[in-house]
Amino acid sequence: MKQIKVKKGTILQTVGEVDTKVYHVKSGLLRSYTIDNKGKEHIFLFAPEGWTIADSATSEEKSELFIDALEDSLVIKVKKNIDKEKQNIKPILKRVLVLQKRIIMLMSSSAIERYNHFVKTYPDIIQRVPQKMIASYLGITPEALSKIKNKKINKS
Amino acid sequence: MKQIKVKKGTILQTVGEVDTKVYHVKSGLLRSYTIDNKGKEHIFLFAPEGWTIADSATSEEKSELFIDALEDSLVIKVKKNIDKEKQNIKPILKRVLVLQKRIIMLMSSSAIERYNHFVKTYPDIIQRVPQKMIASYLGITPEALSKIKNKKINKS
DNA sequence: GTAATTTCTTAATCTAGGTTAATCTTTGTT
DNA sequence: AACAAAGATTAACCTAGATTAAGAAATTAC
Repeated sequence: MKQIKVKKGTILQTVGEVDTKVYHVKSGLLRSYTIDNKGKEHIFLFAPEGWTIADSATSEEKSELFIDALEDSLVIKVKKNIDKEKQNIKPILKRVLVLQKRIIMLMSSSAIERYNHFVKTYPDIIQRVPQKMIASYLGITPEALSKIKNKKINKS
Repeated sequence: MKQIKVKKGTILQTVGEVDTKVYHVKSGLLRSYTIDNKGKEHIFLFAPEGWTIADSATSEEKSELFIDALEDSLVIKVKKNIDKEKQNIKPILKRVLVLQKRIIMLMSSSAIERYNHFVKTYPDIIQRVPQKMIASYLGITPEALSKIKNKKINKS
């Protein structure tokens, strides 16, 4: 468990790795993402200050996600601790809840609704990452996001 | 922690409940689902024998999911145990991994791809629930699923 | 400070999947 | 067996968002 400095653009984890770590962000911004078989990138999670980011694979399984730094960051690298040891379950359950909400969102809401929800939930992240990454997180193309934002402006 | 018998159709949990339980399925089949603001039902998870099903809300939060029985079932009702107590983390981590895969699927794959993946991953469930529930799990309409299945047959 | 690269926007066209509605099939009930 | 109710299929039409492409704006690099 050690604190490390990472420069913007540094890749901390790639797909296929085993014995992946958990990263707790002290400052800066990390993200996790996949690249599908069509070569398209899909952002799974943004992790700003105070957040924890990791692939959910157990220590023996291969990771499915890349993790990299979107800003110069200070992160604590934690070894995965699968054993019954007194691990804190609360943050894990919180993560499950976030994923649960995300799935429900993806299944039941339109792109506009998902965008509005994102803006409300993570207002700071909007300022810090390019639009195309927001689009990637929402599961739409940058072009579609551009269209949506325009409609919003004209409506109000 | 007690074993209970539930008849097909029994609702074990509704949206908005607090202090929800965890259900471990000994036999039969449960599911969790939401109803969105347009009145549409979205299946979140199927839980056949050996699976565990629950809302991810902590004991103080309101649940976001309904849980009911799709078949006569035998389930063990477990109290949620948020405290540091020696709770087994492995099944929770496994659930996180399933959710992670589901999100990646929803973002990067077409309905046909998601259907094929579902068939491969849960072949037994296909036989046990109506098509419209598979569609609901996949995030598409029953009509679209019907179309997809037809294309598959004609191709082979 | 200018070139080079990346990002954002706009517009035209295309397509997967949604909607509606009618018909057919299966399952359940008395 | 006969009816009712629930589920599945088909077809015509519609729409949200994808794709392609080209230009404008913003960042980054030298």
